[in-house]
Amino acid sequence: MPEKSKTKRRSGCPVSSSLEQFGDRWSLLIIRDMMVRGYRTFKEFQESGEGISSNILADRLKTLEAAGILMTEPAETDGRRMNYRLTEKGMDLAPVMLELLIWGAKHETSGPQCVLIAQMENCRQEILLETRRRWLMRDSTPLIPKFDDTLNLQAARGKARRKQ
Amino acid sequence: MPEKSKTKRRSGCPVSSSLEQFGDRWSLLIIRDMMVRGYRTFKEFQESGEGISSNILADRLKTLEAAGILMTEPAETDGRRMNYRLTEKGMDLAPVMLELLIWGAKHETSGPQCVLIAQMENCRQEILLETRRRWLMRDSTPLIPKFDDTLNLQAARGKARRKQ
DNA sequence: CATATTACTTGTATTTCGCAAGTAAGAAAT
DNA sequence: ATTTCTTACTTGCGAAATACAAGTAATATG
Repeated sequence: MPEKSKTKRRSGCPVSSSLEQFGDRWSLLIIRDMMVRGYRTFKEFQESGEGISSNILADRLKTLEAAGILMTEPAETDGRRMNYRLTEKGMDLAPVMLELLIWGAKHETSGPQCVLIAQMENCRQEILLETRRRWLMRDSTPLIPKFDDTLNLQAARGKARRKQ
Repeated sequence: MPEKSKTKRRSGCPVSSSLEQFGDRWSLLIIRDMMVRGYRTFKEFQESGEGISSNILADRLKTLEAAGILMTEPAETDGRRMNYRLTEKGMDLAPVMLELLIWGAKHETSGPQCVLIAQMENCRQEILLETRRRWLMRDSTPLIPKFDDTLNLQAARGKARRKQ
């Protein structure tokens, strides 16, 4: 099992300490799954299409929990199931995630979604508000589904407006 | 030397493809050094206080160049020296970097700078404009110096206003 | 010309990762 | 009630990436 050695690298810079908490190849993908796809269980993360192995997934979930970015709660409907949920601190990563999404969509032409996502640049606030609303209400409808599916931003906007 | 195997993980998601390009422990720190500290040479990156080893640094610089995020130009003043410079694509990471900085400053109380950086939240556009200005003019004055030094945002704002 | 500096490369030990398989606890099916 | 399935992991091992130390080639400096 990978220990939490991590070869201390505290430079004191906020960017550096941010990256110490989620700056590996998997953490941000897990956070994306929770934030924009509404995933909550181990199995969903495993099947998210990125191909993370179960030992690494388990380790990252533990690390992110220790960092206070997510928390666990056993599902009341099913005793085996654990629900993972972002904390406030984790949700504060929404702007980072959105900018990553926008950058990726702008510089990769990997699919029709990218055009749509690029348009997100013009409604950042709206999207962030909607993301937060879903988190608060434990609404796990994906904002952006797995892939190739359609964005449901139209629905999102409707809901957000109604809420305000 | 580490080959560019990277175990292909193309999920098609823009976040995922973004992370494939700079989602390791070092790349974003190098980009930070270029973007906000004005570093341009191998040696400066090496001495940035994070403790990156030279083989990894060389590899990351090569990878980031291959990804079109930065470019190299031999310094005309000194034949040994290589200057690394962000491309447009690399500069487009400025919003990501800024959000990372804001998040880190908000959730780590690692120094007096954090208070100041947290205030950046209120002038995102201004900072992004100033960062871009410096890039365009090849002005390598650090926006945020190494650490413990003072922010020079006041100066930055002055210049930005004058420029407009 | 001797020494220093810069940008690397090379070699090796250590760490982390990916993959396959296994396990424990709870749920569902017969 | 007992077998089977599902979920969330853990274990072991080979492969890959990383850190650390040292070395090198091309300039530059004294």
